[in-house]
Amino acid sequence: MKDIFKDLNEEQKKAVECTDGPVMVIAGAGSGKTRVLTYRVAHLVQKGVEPFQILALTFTNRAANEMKERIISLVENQDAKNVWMGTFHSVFARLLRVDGHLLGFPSTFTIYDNDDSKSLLKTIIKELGLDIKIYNSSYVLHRISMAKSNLITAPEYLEDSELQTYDRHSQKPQIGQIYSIYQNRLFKASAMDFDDLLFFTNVLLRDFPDVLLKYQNRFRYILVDEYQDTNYSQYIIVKRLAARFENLCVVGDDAQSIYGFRGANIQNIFNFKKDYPDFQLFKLEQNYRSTKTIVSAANTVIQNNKEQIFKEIWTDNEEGSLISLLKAASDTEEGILVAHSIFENKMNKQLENSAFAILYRTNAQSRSFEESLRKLNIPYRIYGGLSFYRRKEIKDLISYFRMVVNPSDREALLRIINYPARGIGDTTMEKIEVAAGQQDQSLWEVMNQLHQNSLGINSGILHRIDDFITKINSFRVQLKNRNAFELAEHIVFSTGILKDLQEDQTPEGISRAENIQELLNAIRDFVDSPRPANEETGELSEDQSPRSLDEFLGEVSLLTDLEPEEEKKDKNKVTLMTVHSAKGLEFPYVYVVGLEENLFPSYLSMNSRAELEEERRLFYVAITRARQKLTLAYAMNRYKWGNLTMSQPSRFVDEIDQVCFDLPKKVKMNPGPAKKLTPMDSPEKPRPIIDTGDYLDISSIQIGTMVEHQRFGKGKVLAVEGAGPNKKATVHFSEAGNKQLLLRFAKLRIIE
DNA sequence: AAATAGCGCTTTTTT
DNA sequence: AGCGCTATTT
Repeated sequence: MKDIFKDLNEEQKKAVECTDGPVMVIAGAGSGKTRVLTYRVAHLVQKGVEPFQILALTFTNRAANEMKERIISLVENQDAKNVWMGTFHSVFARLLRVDGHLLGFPSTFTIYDNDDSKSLLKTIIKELGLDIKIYNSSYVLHRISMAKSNLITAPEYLEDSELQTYDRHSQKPQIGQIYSIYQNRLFKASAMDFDDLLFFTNVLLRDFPDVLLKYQNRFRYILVDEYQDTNYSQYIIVKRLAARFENLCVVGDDAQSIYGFRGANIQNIFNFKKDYPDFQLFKLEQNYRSTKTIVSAANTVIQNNKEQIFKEIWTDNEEGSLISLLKAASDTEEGILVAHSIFENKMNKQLENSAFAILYRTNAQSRSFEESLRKLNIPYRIYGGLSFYRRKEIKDLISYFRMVVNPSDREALLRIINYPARGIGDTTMEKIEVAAGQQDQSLWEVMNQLHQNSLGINSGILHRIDDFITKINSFRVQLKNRNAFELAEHIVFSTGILKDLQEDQTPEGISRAENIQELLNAIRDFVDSPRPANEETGELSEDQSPRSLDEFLGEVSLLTDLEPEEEKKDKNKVTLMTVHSAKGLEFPYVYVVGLEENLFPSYLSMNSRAELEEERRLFYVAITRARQKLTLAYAMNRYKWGNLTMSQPSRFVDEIDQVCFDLPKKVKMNPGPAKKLTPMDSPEKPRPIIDTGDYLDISSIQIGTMVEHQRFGKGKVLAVEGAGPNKKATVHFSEAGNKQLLLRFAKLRIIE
């Protein structure tokens, strides 16, 4: 057996050894927090605790994967992979798939992401006749999310005078009603949003004592990472699960709490003392990551916050180089200064690109750095922005998968009912929506009953709806006899999604087709990988059947990112990301940029001390990412929403002790003239309108007529339907494929 | 039905 | 500036 204690300092060792009873570890930045967590799990396994009796909850999938890998390499025991490790959401989604039927949810329930939630909210808001601009769907979702995170149901929301007063005050008194309808619709669609996963776990554990007991007995040892970022709902889940054995270890750092804006509650750290008076507290105060200069700068900054648990971070590391401050005239120049600095350091010190990170407050800031890095031929990778699974083409394909698994899924249905275009438009779907609302049924159910009640939809469209239903049902049949990859590939081809994307030969279009391919690759990997441990026993699955599409969907709906094959090969790139996404990471050279008042700290966080302190913690997180060298940058002028605005250096820069800084050398650099239009770029000439007057006489069209369209070129009429001004034709164009055209508008020419 | 032109709004983000 | 949604055009 490996002696795991030799890698730990005294305090870390104590935190690892103290396995029984409630434990809180307050771990400063760079103090080996992850190390303690992983070694603690390893120690438990070495002591003989069954891996499936250990539950380790993290905040991100990345953290979970990282920890899992480390533990497996640490414990020379393959059973270690049976430790229940994952995000709150993924672990409890799994639990709800097993026991959610007690609450009326099928095991195949769909998980709605924020886009799905917002689109559902939007229809509800419209149905209520409310102004979509006043009832902004993001805002409404945020309010509902806050309520759910605090375990407030819709009826409770409607009765809570404080919430009602608040909503009336902000001119949105109907949020409670929206919440109520929203919840109803989710249930009808057999769907849960992200907050529901935690909310309904709480309901399950509260109302079904035998279920609670089952999981209390299973999870004898519970560990929670990033405890400062948990919300009330998560706190209660943990409290319930740990109530029987109280072998609970939470690890966190109040100084790194940066998710208050979405409901994280630092109070959970203080509540710990009340809930478990006999708890053991360990403080990790030695920083192993950064130089003395960086640690001392971070300490002086965070001292400006009033609300914090006292601790003193120190380090044995060398003094290190001083902090540089780059003052730029403009955002463009800021990009140039940073890129040149990276180039210089890279050359002088022979460093890898991956040694550098540029951290900013908002995603929109990345552009000037991208441009300058590109000019110097320095490869970089931007994190954040739209993640893989939120891209349109991916969501479209996954919506087909979702329909196969759960046809009640309203949002999935609406996405794909007319994609690729099959001539079922908004008007038709509105009729179906109205009927569904009246009959309290899902859209799918209404569509399946159109033979009895056509809702005034004409026969051509009814036929196409039938085709759609038949298609989805044929996929459903194959769920059990084809593996996930085979079925997914079949769906991609038989729906014509790939064909549709391949018609678009713009760079964006090509990249979309590649993304579909990338998703198929991921599904192939999924099929080739073994099943996880059995939910009930924790033992490895004996089920040797191929992994199916519903299994894939169950795993994928909580993932945000997929690393494309090429990224896996070439990791030697400069990292560009927001400070938020940099939490938990470290880099030898870190550039924290855009340090201006109203940007960092953000103008939206200037109203209260609490918000400003969160910004300061964010800055604290930013500077403590650096191992060796920290560089700060700001611009005197910056383009904000299209116009140039002057700015002042951030107060956070002043909060760092002057002695930590490099001599402020004045760097002069010409950012170069902005790109001007050259005579060659003169605006495109307006296209002459071709009007031969020889357009199609609507009455003369019939199946087989050859026609020409201004944009689509030559084509053959396949079908005609409707009458008078609403007459429509389906035309097959040799270049553009099948199109439905309203003849009143489409300027077709007969080309017999 | 499908394409396009114009209007308005802009944090942070993971699940 | 840049994206998403609505209104308008074809």
